[in-house]
Amino acid sequence: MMQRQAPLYARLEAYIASKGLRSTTQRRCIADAFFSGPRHLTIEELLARVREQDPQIGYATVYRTLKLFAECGLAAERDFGDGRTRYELSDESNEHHHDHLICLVCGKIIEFHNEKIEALQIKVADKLGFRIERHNHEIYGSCASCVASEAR
Amino acid sequence: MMQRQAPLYARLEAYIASKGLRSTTQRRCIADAFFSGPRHLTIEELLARVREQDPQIGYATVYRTLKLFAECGLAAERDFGDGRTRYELSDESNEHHHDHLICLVCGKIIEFHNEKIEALQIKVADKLGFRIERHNHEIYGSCASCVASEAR
DNA sequence: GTAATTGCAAATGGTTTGCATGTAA
DNA sequence: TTACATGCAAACCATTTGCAATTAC
Repeated sequence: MMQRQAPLYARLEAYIASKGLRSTTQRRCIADAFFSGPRHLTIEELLARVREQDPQIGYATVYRTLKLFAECGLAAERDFGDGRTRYELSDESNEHHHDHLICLVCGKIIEFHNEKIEALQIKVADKLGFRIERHNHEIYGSCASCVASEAR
Repeated sequence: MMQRQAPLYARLEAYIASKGLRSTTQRRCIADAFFSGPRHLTIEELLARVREQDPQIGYATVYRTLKLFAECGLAAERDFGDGRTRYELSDESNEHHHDHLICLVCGKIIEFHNEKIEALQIKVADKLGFRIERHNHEIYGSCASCVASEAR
C-alpha cells in the first residue's frame, strides 16, 4: 500500500466497521487495485487487475465492492456513453472536483476543472431555485494527437 | 400536423428519399408523436403515444425509427442516468442548443442555456488542442417546488 | 416485382441477484 | 457461532437483431 493511499484505506475500514460489515481479503485486494490503478476503469479492467493478485475473485464481487466504495463516498460512477460504467476516485477522495473530455477516436479521457464554469452553473441553478446535488459535464470530440494524425 | 412541424416533416421526407428508404404509415405516425409531444420522452412513453393512434405498432419499430431520426439529425438521444434513453428534438431542429437540470425528487427536466459556459468549454478544449464534437452537461438536484415542499 | 419495413420473438450485454458455501469477528 | 461475503449461474432489463410476412414504390 502506498503512502498516499493510506487515508483511503482508513476511510474504507472505518465505513466497514461503522456498518457492521467485514474486511475481507477480496475487498482489500479490490481496494488496492482501485486506489493505485489508473482512473476511469471499467469493472472488466478492474477485474483483470484484481485477478493478477488473486485469480479466484469473481466478477460479481467486483461489482458489489465498487458499489460499496461508491456508497461510502470513495468511488464515483461515470458513464461516458459506451455502455460500460467506469469508476474513479470520488472528488472528496481526490484533490478536487473535475469533469471530462473524452476522445471519440482513441478513447483517451482527459480531466478538466474550470472554476468559472462551476460558478456559472451555480448561478444558473440559483436563478431557478434549483438545489444542486451533483453534475455531469462531458465534452466529446477528438484529442490533440488524434486531430494531428488525422491531418497527416 | 401543426404548422411549425412542417419543416421537420420535410427534412424527414427528404432524408428518407435521399437514402432510398420508404415513407411508411408507422414512420409518419411516430414522427407525429415525436414532433408534437413533450420533450425528453423515453421509448416506452413514445410507444404509448404512438399506440393511441395505431395500436398495432411494435416497440422495435419505435426503437428503429428513433435511431433513424437521430441519424438524420432530427432527434438527439439523452441519458439522464435512469437506465432509459430519452429522445428530444435535436439542437438544429430546435431553436438552439440547451443543457439540462434534472430533479432527482420529481423527475422534472428543466432546460438551460448559458453562452458563457459554452464559450468557456471551447476555451478549455482549445487550450488542450481538443476538437469538440458535442457535449453533455447535466445538473442533478432538487427543483424549486421540491425544495419548497421539503421545507414544509 | 423487389427491396425496404414491420412485428414478433429471441438474442445481447452489462449489471444484479438467489443461493449454497465459505469466512470474519 | 452467526451474520456477512463470496462465487457461480441464472435472472434482469433496455435495447438490438433474425426472420417470415407485409408494404412502398
